[in-house]
Amino acid sequence: MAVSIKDIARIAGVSHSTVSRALRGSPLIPAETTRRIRLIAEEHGYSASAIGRSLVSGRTEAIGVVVTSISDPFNGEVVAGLEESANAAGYSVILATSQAQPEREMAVVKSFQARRVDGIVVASSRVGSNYLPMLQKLRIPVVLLNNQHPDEVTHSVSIDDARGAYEATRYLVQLGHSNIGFVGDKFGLHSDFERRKGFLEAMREVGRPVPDKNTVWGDGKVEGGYQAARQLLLKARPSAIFCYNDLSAVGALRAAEMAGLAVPRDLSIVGFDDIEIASLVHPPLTTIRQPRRELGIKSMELLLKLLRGEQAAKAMLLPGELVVRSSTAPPRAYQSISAGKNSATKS
Amino acid sequence: MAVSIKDIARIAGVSHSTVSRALRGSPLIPAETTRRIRLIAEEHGYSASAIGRSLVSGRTEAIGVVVTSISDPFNGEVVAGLEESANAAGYSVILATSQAQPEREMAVVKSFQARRVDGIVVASSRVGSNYLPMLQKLRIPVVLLNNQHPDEVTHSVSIDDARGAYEATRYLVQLGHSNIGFVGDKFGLHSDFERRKGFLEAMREVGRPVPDKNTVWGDGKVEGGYQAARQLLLKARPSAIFCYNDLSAVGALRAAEMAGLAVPRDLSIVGFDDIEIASLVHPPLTTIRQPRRELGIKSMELLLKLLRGEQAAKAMLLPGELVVRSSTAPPRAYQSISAGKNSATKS
DNA sequence: CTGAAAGCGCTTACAG
DNA sequence: CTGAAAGCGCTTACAG
Repeated sequence: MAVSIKDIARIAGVSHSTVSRALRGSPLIPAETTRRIRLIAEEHGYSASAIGRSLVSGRTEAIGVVVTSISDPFNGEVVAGLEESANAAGYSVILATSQAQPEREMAVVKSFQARRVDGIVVASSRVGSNYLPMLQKLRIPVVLLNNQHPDEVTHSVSIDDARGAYEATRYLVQLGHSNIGFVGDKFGLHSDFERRKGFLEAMREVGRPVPDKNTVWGDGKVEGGYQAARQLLLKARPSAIFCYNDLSAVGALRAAEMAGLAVPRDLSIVGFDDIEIASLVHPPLTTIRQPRRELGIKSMELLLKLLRGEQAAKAMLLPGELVVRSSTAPPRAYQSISAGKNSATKS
Repeated sequence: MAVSIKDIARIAGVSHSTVSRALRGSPLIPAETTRRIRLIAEEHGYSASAIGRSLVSGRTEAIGVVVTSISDPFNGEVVAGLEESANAAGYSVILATSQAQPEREMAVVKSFQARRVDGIVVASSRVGSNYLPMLQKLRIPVVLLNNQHPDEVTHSVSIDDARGAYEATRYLVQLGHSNIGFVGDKFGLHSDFERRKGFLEAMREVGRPVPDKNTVWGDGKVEGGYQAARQLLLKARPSAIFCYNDLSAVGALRAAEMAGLAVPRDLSIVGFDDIEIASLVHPPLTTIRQPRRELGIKSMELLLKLLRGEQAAKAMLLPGELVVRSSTAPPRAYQSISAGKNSATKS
């Protein structure tokens, strides 16, 4: 075992109480004694055990963080924000993965509980407030980040999905589009619902209720987006598609290519998230940027507030930002409409 | 504070020793008593404190993991592999960030030490074995992943940089290239050195020693790669460029575009890593794939072996894999050489 | 100023 | 089978 406070006490010829005080800088101990003890501790590579300290303080200075997957670059940025502000406040981050499985999420939270973390952040929770009663018994504050099972009980920080989708749709409408398709995410739960809501609302506002055949669901990944967009192109022939996320949008891009449609000339495509690849695909995607790092930072700050016993907002919604790139343009529809008129004239 | 073993003991009307035994499934306790105690514990939401247990066991079942940055997608995959195998073995991962700063890396390792983690993995270490003496005193096993300060003391798992670079270069040579440029990474330390070594070796083997003007350094990112490649194109006019990593290669791609060179017709470009964007840029990059997740898995497996007190290889080198996409082709050099001859004839 | 004592939540050898 | 005791590494109120 590592060198303990007792070892230092023996070497310094004092009691371990005195060592503890000296190391913590207690004003009770004269400067000279403190100096001497610290020197000895240093020499012997002493490092105070957080375990021992935790046992008496009742705090671990550790925060448990659950994400669905770490290899997902979206989460990488979120975790970076979480780690950054936890670290700045002197907390360590214990990171675990839920694989988007509610049971694993529960298991992970239980292990955090056993480790007596001071607080927990769950990103993209699939469980939501179901385990709250359990945690409330232990008084472990929890913050849900982009929660997929919203409620009014837990503290949460989320992207404003509905507003982002609304703005993306408004932008398409302003470009002149009216027949717009929606590629959702069948696993997207709450965020799928909210983004669709924002989309539908924007369309309703301009008197363009969306027919059923204009909404279709992928899986939030490229392949599912491709399949969904393909269907959409066959059935609804939209001049623009608003996609649940960038990965779906990349799939839609491929579907357009396969169908011989040029983006944005023949078809406009908008994504959501602004992950790295959004700006790297061809053409670069117009999308709604999620402030990923900020989501992490704000969540951790909220949690730290709770740990300090301060009052904090129950739910915090961060706005996304429309990033216009090259996958969107006015529709050719005008031309085909006028072409239509011409032919109407002719007939 | 949370409900403790004593609380359960009081409620069950037994000593806390008996509760501990029942909970741990000691054969000393009769089945009925065990059942009853467990039921009570369950009812009261009891969760054994890992802190208390650690204090007596001397183990925390926690592994400290240091990466330079979590938002870097390369590390995301590595951490995913680390977390996956740690978790499978019942260990938690404490994650921290070095920001590629040696001092921060040291600080992080010290905090891990204070937390008494059972082992440590440091990815892309900037410190290397310098803190080993300190850790050896504490007997905390350390595994360095893609270490940037190699030595023979520590256990390590790394990509075989030299071999990957060698193979990438051989591939270009086989395509017919002979004037090949190298875009290095001035911060790349060991891996820059090794990749350049593999590159030079492959060139030497085919009797094409590389003139100084053919090697130039970026910063491992897009911007630096762009600047470096621009210089290279001006001074050495190579028909192919082997880049330190994919980000540099993306920069080189831009430099080619700015110079009016078509890739791969006028210029072949090869990257290293195979991060996501490698396949998404235009044209998709030929590159050497690093088995990122596997680097994480192997590192953690090595560490777990050490924790079990088993013998393990000091240094493990994982091979990369050449992934041929569309940024490479035979050189036009043949043609320009003949063009050169023509003009020579003219003059 | 300093030490002995108690206690945080556990585990386990020891005694019965 | 079961409990009292000791101890893991700390902190801190208490007594001197």
